[in-house]
Amino acid sequence: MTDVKTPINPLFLREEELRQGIELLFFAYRDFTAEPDAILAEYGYGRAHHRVIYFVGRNPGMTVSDLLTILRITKQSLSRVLGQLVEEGFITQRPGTVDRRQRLLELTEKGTELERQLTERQRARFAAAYRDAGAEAVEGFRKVMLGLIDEADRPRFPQRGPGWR
Amino acid sequence: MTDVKTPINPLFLREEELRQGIELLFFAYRDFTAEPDAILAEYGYGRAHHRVIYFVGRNPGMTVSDLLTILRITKQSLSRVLGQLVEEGFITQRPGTVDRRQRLLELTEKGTELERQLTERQRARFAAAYRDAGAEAVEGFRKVMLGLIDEADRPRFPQRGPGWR
DNA sequence: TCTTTACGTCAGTCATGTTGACATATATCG
DNA sequence: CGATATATGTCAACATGACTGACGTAAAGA
Repeated sequence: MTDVKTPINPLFLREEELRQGIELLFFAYRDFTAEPDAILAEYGYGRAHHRVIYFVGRNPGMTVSDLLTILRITKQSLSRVLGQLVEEGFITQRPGTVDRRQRLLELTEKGTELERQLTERQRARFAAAYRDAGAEAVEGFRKVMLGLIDEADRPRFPQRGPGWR
Repeated sequence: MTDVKTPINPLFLREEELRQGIELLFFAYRDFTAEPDAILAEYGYGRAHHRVIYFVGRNPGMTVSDLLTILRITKQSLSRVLGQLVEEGFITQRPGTVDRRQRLLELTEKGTELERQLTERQRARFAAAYRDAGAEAVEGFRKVMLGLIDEADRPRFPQRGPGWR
């Protein structure tokens, strides 16, 4: 059977390929978030808290505005989540030196520890997927994912120059 | 500067690569869902409705159990969403022929139309990303994404044999 | 017949998003 | 300096979509 040349409708193939992409994204995101969600639940937190902790950990000293731009939620939504994290000692705020209206955000030691615990599982998932797929596949993954992201946010992922790999 | 051999810490590179993966997934999912969300809001629906409509459209005649397994939510959560879609004429239920306890789900014509409208934007996004990235990158994307998905669900994405491409 | 399965429903709770209005401190511009 | 804009926060009300727990019905299967 494997040798039989089946008549192929290229439009059907394309449709199938696109739908598989949609589903890959759905399933990957579903499974990618499940493990941290379980940990967060122990703290009485949710996915929103993880996002805040993640991005503050990644960009120490970032402003509230920066965070709002990344998360694309309202300041009221962020406020509740961020307020809890500050109150419970995971994040600190300090006024900006150049613009004192700003509150620069940073993880505390406790926050760093939680961030590590949460993101560890996700890093492990990526590490396994990257390892199994190989370097070339990772480059392709990166290209396609960048193409899915709104153009405005692509510069967040700088080109890897000759120093890379 | 480009020729300068900078001392590279491979552990740092790996960490950076993994974090970029995490962020690519976050941003891609954020942008991938934004457009359909806006359309859904016009109907008073949310993302949960889209997921139901999508998977029923993709697997006509699927059971409620099938859907629960895919979505990984409780039957109570699904019930509300599915109930609305049935009531408002987007989905039909008919008893299974072999097992009459089952309710086999299908899109109505109206449901098919909404599905098309919603998924169209997402297909377009993938089509553009695939086109810009090239066939080889798409294959890499597929490999990495499959590696991110729980093993149990990987068989949902059958290998493309010699008939493909 | 008894048990399990597929599906549904009622009731309550929580996390996370929204809009709208208003407040305060600081920066910036004319 | 005074007016205006910006960064941030807060209160209130509401919607969505998840959850748990309990209970119910019809059909399948041992």
